[in-house]
Amino acid sequence: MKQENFGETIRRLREKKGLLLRQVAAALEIDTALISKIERGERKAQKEQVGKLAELLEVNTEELMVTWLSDKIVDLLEEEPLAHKVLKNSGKRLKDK
Amino acid sequence: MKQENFGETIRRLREKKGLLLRQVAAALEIDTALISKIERGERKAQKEQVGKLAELLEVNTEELMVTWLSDKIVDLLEEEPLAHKVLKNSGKRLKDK
DNA sequence: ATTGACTTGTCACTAATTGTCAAATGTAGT
DNA sequence: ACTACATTTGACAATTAGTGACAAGTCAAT
Repeated sequence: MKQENFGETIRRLREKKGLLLRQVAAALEIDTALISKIERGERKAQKEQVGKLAELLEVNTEELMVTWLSDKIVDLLEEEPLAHKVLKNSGKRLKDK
Repeated sequence: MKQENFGETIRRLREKKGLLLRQVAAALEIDTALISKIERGERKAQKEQVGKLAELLEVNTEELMVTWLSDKIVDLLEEEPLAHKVLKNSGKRLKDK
């Protein structure tokens, strides 16, 4: 099945909980416009905000962090024909550390 | 075997060809100090410079590009306990595009 | 002690990111 | 259509990260 990106994930979770953007924004102490942009992928959340979101949305912080980090990698590689090789190589290098 | 990072790779190739930093710097039209930092991983090369380096060092551009991109991912994930999960998730997402 | 290769620290400049605000758009309900 | 509220958009300011140059430094060989 198709994997969700970070914005889609937090939007789905927010709606499931019946929260408004304004409420999430208040909890993170940012402007409503910004969380709107984050949900639509126009801006990236900061790492600290991912933790706050996980708590607010009552999901596992690590799961959400995986999606958030994964967004960065997809950004980096989506235009790269070599993406698969890069991931393989990175995996090796991260292992033998 | 242990995987080389970008800096180690270009240093090894440069030394194999008997080139001086100053010569590589001239070819890339940058300061010698900068290429020194790139080899030691203190700075990152730009994408354009990777191409020039591959040509100068007579290696496959794509191979070098893989190492260079991989550096970025290692940077992003090396302090992350979740690295493996992130790579797996990213792989999936890059596939079903 | 001079030379040549490389390294290090600092600074200036630029580019990218993050955030806010105000205005615009969308969506129900009356 | 009018209101009220939620969300989005665009423009801009503020912050932060990246890029590169320069000058001074170390190190090894002679």
